[in-house]
Amino acid sequence: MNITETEDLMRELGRVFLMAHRRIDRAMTACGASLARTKFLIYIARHEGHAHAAGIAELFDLAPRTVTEALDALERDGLITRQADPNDRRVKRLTITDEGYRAISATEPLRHELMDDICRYMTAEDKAGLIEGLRKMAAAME
Amino acid sequence: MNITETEDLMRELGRVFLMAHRRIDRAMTACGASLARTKFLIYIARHEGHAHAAGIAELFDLAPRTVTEALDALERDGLITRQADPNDRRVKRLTITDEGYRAISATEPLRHELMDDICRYMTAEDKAGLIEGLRKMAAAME
DNA sequence: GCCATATAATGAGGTTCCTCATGAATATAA
DNA sequence: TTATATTCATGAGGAACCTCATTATATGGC
Repeated sequence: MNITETEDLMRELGRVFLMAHRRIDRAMTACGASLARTKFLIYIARHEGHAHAAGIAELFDLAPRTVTEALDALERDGLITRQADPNDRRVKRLTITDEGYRAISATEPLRHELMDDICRYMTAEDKAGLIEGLRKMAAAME
Repeated sequence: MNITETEDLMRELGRVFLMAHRRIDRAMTACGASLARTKFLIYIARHEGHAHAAGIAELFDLAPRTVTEALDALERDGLITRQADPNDRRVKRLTITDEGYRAISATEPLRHELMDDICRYMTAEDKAGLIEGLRKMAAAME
């Protein structure tokens, strides 16, 4: 029935996402920076000099409070620094440290390797089909 | 290129899962019991009389500690009770209370409604294809 | 029967997310 | 120009996950 299929799909979606996320996150954490931290670092590196918390919250669809907290941890561990923005005294500018760059370069290749491994049984058409299906689900939620 | 497609797929998978999960979880929480709590309750209801923490950890692939903590919260809120098992004094038997049943019946229909809504643009073939693709990913991780 | 090993639950402590409330600074409108 | 609204970051507190260590109990090999 339709109901069962929907339920199977949702269950499978959760199961696969969680498996993949845990696998990648564990390996990366053991190697310098978790998935969550790495995505922040990459953003800050790309926006060199004018990255700020609100932009991260917006892009990754996170609550502002979540971002503040994650940045606290990154700053504590010496991967980023925060400075006051002279143009707008509400915002704090984020910059990545050498240690932060090291964390990115240590974990980036690993991340791709693991993603490729997870997708190793899939053809290009499989992937394209999957992406299309996922986009239909996303469309229903926007 | 292949690399980009893999990366797109993984990104889309995470985005869609998180969107769906948050949407369903928020609605259910507002209505009596979160997604995480409901799945525990359903398990306990189905295994009436001989549900225990290790079984939950096994089925949902969670760390035992996570289960203990979730059960603490369910017990605190009066949705379940824990009793010593006379046959094996290591285990605690779980039973669901009337309040627990109420939480399930309040949130179950809502959950299905939301899942159907999220899948509303997808045909049965779309869903089957998606499930198949997800299973290929799961297979690569087992 | 006794001991090594396995299993059940939990203590301690950490991460990544959330909501709701607050303080400070800026932008807008009357 | 003063009042109002918006935006930025964060305090307070909580949920759902994790690892590693610990205690109590069972169990299988000798």
